[in-house]
Parts: sequence; C-alpha cells; structure tokens
Amino acid sequence: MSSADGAGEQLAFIRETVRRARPRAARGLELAAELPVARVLVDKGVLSLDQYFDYAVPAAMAEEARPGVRVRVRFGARVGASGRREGGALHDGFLVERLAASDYPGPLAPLARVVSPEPVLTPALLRLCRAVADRYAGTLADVLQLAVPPRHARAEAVPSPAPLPSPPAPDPGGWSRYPQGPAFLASLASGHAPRAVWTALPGPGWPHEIARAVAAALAGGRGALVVLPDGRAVARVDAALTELLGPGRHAVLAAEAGPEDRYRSWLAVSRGSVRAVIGTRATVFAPVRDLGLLVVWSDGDGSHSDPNAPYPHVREVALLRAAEEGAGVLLGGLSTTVEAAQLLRTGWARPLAAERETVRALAPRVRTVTDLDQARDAAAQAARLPSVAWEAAREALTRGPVLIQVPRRGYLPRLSCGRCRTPARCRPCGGPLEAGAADTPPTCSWCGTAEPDWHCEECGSFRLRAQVVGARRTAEELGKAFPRVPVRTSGRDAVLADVPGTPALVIATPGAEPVADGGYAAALLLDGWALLTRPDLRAGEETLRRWLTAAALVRPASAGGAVVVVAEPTARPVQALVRWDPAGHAGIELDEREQLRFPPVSRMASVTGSPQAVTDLLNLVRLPEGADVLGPVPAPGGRGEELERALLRVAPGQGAALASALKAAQIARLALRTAEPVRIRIDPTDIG
DNA sequence: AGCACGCCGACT
DNA sequence: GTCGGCGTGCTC
Repeated sequence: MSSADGAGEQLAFIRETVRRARPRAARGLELAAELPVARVLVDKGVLSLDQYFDYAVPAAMAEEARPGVRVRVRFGARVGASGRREGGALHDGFLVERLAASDYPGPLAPLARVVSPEPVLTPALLRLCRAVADRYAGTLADVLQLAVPPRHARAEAVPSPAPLPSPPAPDPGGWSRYPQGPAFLASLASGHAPRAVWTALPGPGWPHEIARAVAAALAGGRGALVVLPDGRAVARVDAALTELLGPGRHAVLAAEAGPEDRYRSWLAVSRGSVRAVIGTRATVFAPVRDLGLLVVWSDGDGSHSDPNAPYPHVREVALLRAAEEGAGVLLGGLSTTVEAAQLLRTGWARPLAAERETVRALAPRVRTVTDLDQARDAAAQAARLPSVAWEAAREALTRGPVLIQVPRRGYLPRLSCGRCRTPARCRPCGGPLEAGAADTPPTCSWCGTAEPDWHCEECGSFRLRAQVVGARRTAEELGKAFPRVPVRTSGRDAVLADVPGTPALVIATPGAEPVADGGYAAALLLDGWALLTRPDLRAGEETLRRWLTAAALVRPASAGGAVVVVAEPTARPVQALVRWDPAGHAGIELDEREQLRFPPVSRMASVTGSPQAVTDLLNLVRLPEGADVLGPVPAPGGRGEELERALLRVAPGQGAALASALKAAQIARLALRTAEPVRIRIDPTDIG
C-alpha cells in the first residue's frame, strides 16, 4: 500500500529498498519500457481510500501516461469463485507519478485508459491539495474535485495562445494614499514575496489597487491570482485589469461562464498562456505558474468558505499556498477579520493602511440612532424610520441617490416584544418564536408549539414585532414615505451592479449594494441590532463588515456623504463604524478571543453525530497533548433526531495533529461497519 | 463503498 | 450435519 498522506514515510523507505526488476501484470500485456509503473490517485471519495494505487503502464500508453493526466482504471477486482481475477469497475483517477517499480507485492492491473494527455494535476497543485486535505481532515480526492474543473474535450482541443511578455511595472496610482503602498508594489515587482493585511480606503479605488498589485507581480516576471467573493467584485477587478493592462493578460474563472469557457480559461492558466487569474473561491487553486502574488479580497465574506467537503476557506488555502510556493500575499478588504489581525500580531504579515487623516478625508460622516427614536411623521413611521434617518434621507435625496441597507428576508424571522424588544420565547420550552405565515399564530422554532396569545414576560405588552422586515416591504413603505422618488431594489435574485448618480432610493440587502455613479449622498443602515444580537462568535465582525461595505459606497463627508446607522451607539461595531476603524475592532476582538481561547487563537474542530457515535469517536481518538474536549452537548439547530456535538480545542501549532488524529479515528470507525456516521468539521463556524 | 471470506445459531 | 448471520479485511 502506498499511503498518500504524510504518514507513509516508512513505506517510502521500503519503496527505496525494494526494487523489483519488472512489475508483474496481466499475462500477455506488453508494458512500457521506461518507468512501467503508474502511481494513481483513484477518485473515489472514501476516507479509507485516501491513498495511491499502482498500475502497470501498457506500452501503448507509455508516451501519454505522464504525471498529472487523467486516467481510467479498474478498481476493486477480486479473485472469483472460478479462481480467475474478475475486473472491478472503472474509476476516474489522476496519474501522480511514473515509477520504475512498485512496492505492491501482487500483480498490477494495467491502466485502462489515458483520458487525455493534458497534465492537469501539476506537482505544485498536488502538493497544495494534499496540504489542504490534511489541514481539513479531508481526502485528497475531495479537494481535487474543488481544485480541478471537470474536463471539457472541446475546450482542450483548442491550443492556448502564446503568453505575452511581462508588462512594465505600474505607477503606484491609488497606492500612493497608503504610506507603505509604493514599497509593497516595488517589492512585488522586484521578485520578493511581501505579505500584507490591507485595510482598503472607502470609495471606488480598491479594484484599481488590486489591478496594480497584479501588474507589479507580472512586471517582476511572475504570476498572480486574485480571489473575490462574488461575480460583481470579479467584474469590477476584471474591468480595472483590462483598463490597466489591456485584454489577454488575465483569465477570469467565475461560475457565470459555462463549463466550457471556464475550463478553457483554466487551461490557459495551466498551460502558462496567461499568468494572472481572477475569480471566485475555486480560483485559489488555479495552477498559476511561478506564483508571485495571492490576493484575497474581503476574507470575512462567507462566500470564501467552500460549502463542499472538506469545507476549506480561501484565506487558509491561500496561506498554505503562499508558504508552499513562496508567493506574496495581499489580504485586503474594507473591513478586517480577526484572522487577519492575528497575522499582523504574529508578524506574519505587515499592515497596509492609510493614515487616520486620509481615512477621515475619504469616509462619510457616520451618525447613530437607536430605533426607539421613532419619527413623528406617519409615513416615516410606517417605514420604521427613526426621525434622524428620515431627515437624513430626505435631505440627501435632493443631492443624489440614497442607499438603504436592510437585512435579508428570512434572515432572522424571529419575533420580539413590540415595546421593549425582549426576544419572544416559547413558554413550554424557551425556544425562539418565529413569525408564521400570514394570519397564523407565531410558533416556536424548537418545539413547534403555536402561541396565539403571547404576551411579553418583561413588560406585559401584547404586541409582537418581526425583528426583520424584508427588502420588498421596506421598499413599498419607503416608496410611500417619499412619493415621486424612484425606488430601486437590489437583492438576492435581482442584484443591480450599479445605479446612476441621480436622486433615488436604493434598497439593498447586505452584499447586493449597487455602486452609485459618483457615490451615494447618504446610506441608512437599518436593523443593525438584529444583526448584532445573533448568537454567533462573528456577529460583531460580520455586522461591521456589512456596514462598512455599504458605507464605503457613500461620498466622503467633505462632499456631504452621510451614514445613519440604527443601532445601540455603545456597541463595539457601531463605535468602530463611527471611527472607521475596522483594524482596531479586529484587534479588540482578537484580545477577547485570546482570553477565551477561541479561534483563531486556538484551533477547533467539531464532531457531530448521535450521542453514542460522538462518544465512541471521542474514546477512539488519540488527541494531541493538551487538547480540550468541550461537551458533548446537544448540537445547535438540531431538530428531530437528537444530535450531539463536541468541540475539540488545541493550541494553534497543533492544528495539523488534531486534524490527523480525527481523520485516523474516523477511518478506524469507518472500518467498523456498524458505526453510525459522525461529521467532523475543522474550523467550525457556528460556535459561540 | 462494495464484496467475499470466515466462524457460530436454527433448520431439513 | 448444513444454510446463513454479518464482523473483518481488501481493493493496485
């Protein structure tokens, strides 16, 4: 057996010492004269199969069966009742390596087919995927599925164009607004690997700054890669890059393009025809040659978390890749994550931030109001606008568009007391009440009990209010409040990229805010308290990120730009928004995590399953020294069958040991057929 | 995952 | 005596 993970060193040693002259293979098959053994990763996403298998290379495939190509192999063959070998089913795989001999004692099955001669799994990509699989206690096959797009024969048949020569180094442009900006570009252009956490200034500059950083890496004769959270951000950087460098210098890997276009772009990168690539999360794996720079924009955005096993996060993959390939890193955003703050604190990255004075000059004026300060105007009341917000919007609408950010519908359909805001709870079980369909009583989201005659335990009020009103209803109500002003909405299913600079109300859910030509005259950030009270470790950070994203689209204070945020003014994210200090906010959050020993100051994993299964796995796992086991406790959000969850916590340096211990325990349990499944998740997000 | 081998209870 | 239970191990 040739282990595909790091634990196979003894086997590697045996491989060195045992040298067979020729592999034994099926009789009568002529084998390749040179390196007749192919080590293959069989694409069968089963934990216990996370290892390589050796196959014989038929002479006819000697040329095409190069490392990195896709192959088909028979797998699972066995000796039948008649004593003859019966071929197993055909499986896809990647040829990882050609060898002179195999350490497998039995006869080798031949490769069934070389699917195409395109070497898609380069050694660097394989190393990265291996590292990601280990980091996340997943299988190599699962990670490869995320990293290598499905083959499209037509796209493969077309040759990619010859690469263009390196462009000249760009001038600093907007980077001159950051004291360390020009030096960062110069360092990239001269072939170094600077690592920075970039707190971007508000306004429309950041796509251009990203383009210049890419251009600097290209000027230094190296490649660059940019990962953005969504298609609109990709489009903005795409436009900025085309403007700076012209067409043909970069590839775009976004889901919007069909599979054929996507694979063609990916091939252009893989073949070295294009040296820069931008796109959404899978782009972090794009096989850019001689990588000089990795850019991750807005690493706090949830889209950077892959929803497929083993759930890698773009930022973490980028950090692994930077270490493997010696590339520079630009971790940028309007806001700062706790993870980024930690990279600064450990000295792994340097800050790339503007002076306070510059920030103040470019940020809008931010005011806070509590939503108890309701407007007297009836129309504003209907729209749930506090008077300050109402006045700000009315005044700003004479000068330009006004952005109104409302939480997504169904984001938090919880109910609270209409007078004192105490969350409404179910009397039998204490679970949160949710709004039912129209004209049906509220029901408990835990036990389903209907509460037709609820009253507040705190103040006795009988009025309930939905904590969140969706974008559509807000639009209707605001339309009435501001007659004759055009109302545009941008949300989940109809996202506007941009709006003109003329007066209009623009209602948007977080992440769907259109860019306004010339900037918004004002922005109202509603229902902040609903965002802030979510029981999530990242609630504060996430709320601030959403606010800053919207507020950054508003004109500077000097040009009359104003932001009104409806939230408790003493809350930490509110203060950070007023001072426009995301880095400071992240630093304080990091201090707190340090005290609580929460991630990223520690490394965590969760184990979820039936109480028995969780207990069994915990008994089986050989945790690294000093590991904490928290729980098990009933799993959050678990309904129906009872699920339990345990959290495991280790010091940051022991993350790899924790992942491999969990993987080993999972494999051991999988061998026991009776075992119920447990879900293992590294860096679980829904803690706290 | 499949799939076959192997060692202990109730049937012709 | 055997048919068959599913625990255990293997797949290049």
